[in-house]
Amino acid sequence: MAFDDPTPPQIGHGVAVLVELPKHAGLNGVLSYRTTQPLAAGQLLRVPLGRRVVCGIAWGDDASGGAPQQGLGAAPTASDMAAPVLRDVAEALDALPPLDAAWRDLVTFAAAYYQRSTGELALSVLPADLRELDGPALQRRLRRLDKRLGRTPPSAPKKRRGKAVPEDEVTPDPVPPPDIEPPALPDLSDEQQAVLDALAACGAEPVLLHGVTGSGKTEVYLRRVAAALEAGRQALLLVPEINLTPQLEARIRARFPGRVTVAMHSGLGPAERLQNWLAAHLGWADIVLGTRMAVFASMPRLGLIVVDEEHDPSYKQQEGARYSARDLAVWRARHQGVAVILGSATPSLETWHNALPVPEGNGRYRRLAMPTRIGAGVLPQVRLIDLTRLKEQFGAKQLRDQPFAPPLLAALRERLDRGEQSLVLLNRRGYAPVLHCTACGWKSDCPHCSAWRVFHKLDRTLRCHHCGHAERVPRACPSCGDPDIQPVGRGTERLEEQLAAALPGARIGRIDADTTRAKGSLEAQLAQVHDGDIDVLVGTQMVAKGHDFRRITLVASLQADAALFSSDFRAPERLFALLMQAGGRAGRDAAQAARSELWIQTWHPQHPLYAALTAHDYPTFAAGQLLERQQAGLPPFAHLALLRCEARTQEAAVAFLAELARRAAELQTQQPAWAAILVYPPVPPSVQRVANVERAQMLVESPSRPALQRFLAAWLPSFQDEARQPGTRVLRWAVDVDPLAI
DNA sequence: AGCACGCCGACT
DNA sequence: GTCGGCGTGCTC
Repeated sequence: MAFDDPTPPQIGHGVAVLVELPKHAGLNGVLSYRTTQPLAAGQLLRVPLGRRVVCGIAWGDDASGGAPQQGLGAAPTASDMAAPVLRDVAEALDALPPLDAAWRDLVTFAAAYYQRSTGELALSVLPADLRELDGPALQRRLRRLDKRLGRTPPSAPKKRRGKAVPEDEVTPDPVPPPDIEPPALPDLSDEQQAVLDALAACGAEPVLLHGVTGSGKTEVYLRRVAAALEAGRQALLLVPEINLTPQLEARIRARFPGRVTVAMHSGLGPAERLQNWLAAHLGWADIVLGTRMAVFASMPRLGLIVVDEEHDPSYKQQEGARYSARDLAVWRARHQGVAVILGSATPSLETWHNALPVPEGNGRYRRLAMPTRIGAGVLPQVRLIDLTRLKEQFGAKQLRDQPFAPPLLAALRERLDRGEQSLVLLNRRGYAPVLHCTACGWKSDCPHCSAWRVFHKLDRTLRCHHCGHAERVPRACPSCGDPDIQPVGRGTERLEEQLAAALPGARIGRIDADTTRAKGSLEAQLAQVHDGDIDVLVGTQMVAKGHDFRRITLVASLQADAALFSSDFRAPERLFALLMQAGGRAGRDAAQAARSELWIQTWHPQHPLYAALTAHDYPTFAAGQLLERQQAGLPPFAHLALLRCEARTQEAAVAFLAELARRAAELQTQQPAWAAILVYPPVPPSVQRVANVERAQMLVESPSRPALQRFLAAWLPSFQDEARQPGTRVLRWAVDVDPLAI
């Protein structure tokens, strides 16, 4: 510290400790404590904080030489001179090895990149139970884990509790190779073999594995996992959704008997979550399979990261620290010098751009392609139905009452007659998105949000999908009393009803967020489909992901067009991925592949997206999109950050962001390197009010990622307490770096 | 973020 | 007379 005030000499020495404090506490979550024994960086601790004792992480020696660290920019005051004495570390959880340097670097980077405090981020990615345990409780959990994994015979004394070792010399013992008969391996296609040869040769360079649905990407992953395990390393596999982990987990366990595989996702209970985390951290787990949170798993022997379906938006955390697990996976792999495979049939444009060679792309990743479906399966034939012609032919009313083109209906009937299954996609749940009074024009708006309440016919409710507000459907218009209130538009419930009317005798099923609310009900309903109890399945996009429906030979998408003209610049990319993925559901049985079809009803059949889809030509689609992005100054050619603000009034939210913008302009005049950064005026988001909270947002765009990073780091911290000043009626504000949607 | 302290309304 | 609303303020 700059003042040479005589701090009273202290026994022991200071240690910097990470605690769970948010950034607006002004301390980046680092506090100083006193300790009598040296503590390795990464060591888990219990430390007193206010009236509580909380979990902390030793973060190196105290840089300030024992004096408490002050908040950023805090002026020296009399209380500085008083130099409060540091409090003692309550306990070191030394039954656990410290979190290693690679892990600490990862959370340090992630916190800085996504503009959160290091303490908040580091602690929030540890299992909740771990943050609450003291030494004895931890010992009990460790014994339970020992028993579960059969690591030690019950009678044998443990010999793992070493004295604190200098942490970077900690090298956990690889698990002895399993002495269990390995299962027979499936034969590899030439394509798979070629990709595996290339992967074996390309070391730690990030790889995009661009493989169509059914080309056998998973087998490639498993071979690389096997290679990592044989080298004594751990493998980390990321998947987008919890739904997809049980299938893959079973396949991995069968493939690697004797190896330890653990799952990490939000569906696990707190106890199991801790056990699995401990198993990974101690190096006992060989394979970690999880959703985005698993990118932060502590893995001392990490040797491979796989990000399956890397384009999937679920990899972006949408609250708190808004990190991209895919991007962090690439950073982590690069930082640790391990291989990372990003797999997708429809890569994100960012990844695709990184994988294209210069000059089309930037050549940062190696691109490996698997364009062929295994077992001679061909991709489904794409059929476009021109709704404009249909309307001319049949009239608007007919179209509304029975929303299937006659040829599509005939195709559905044909499947029915042959005992095959069909999947109809509609990305809107409920019966109708809005109710409308024909007499006075009233619509079913939500009293708390700027959105319509959706009509759910089955439980006779009007429900707001934003705030959850639900009411019984009124018999008459609440505004004028007229009994003639009509559903407008169509959701999955209505589609189910219309299909039942159009296909008498067909067994119609529906899967969406409403039918799968109960735990395990998705699995049960999928099983029904697999067992052939359903002829036509209606669903939202949740059914398009990852599930194999071997007997489905027709997939239809009824209302895809919205994405073509959406203000969300990623909408076309998502639509293309969804339709490719949905089409991939069909015809995975070679015998049926020949007659499997993907039907799309559209008002714009000439749109280039559909042309590329018809040709199953992702590269052409991507090239077109990249050109548009470049012309519009959008990612991956520009880098974005989105500032969001919530307040009681729209004026307050906008005023707060405007003040931020004013300070940004000041900063930009001081620093020429930031002149190219654009700070757009604050605007309301598409849904401006949710649960009576007004929201505003402001876009920041920069041609250079490092410049954006430095700019945000200089700009935002000066605002940490702006929102708390009296008169600023701001509830919350936050920045979203690399937002998915603007 | 927690979790305090701190001043003003309807209950045992 | 207390329980409890959430408005400021601090945490080494």
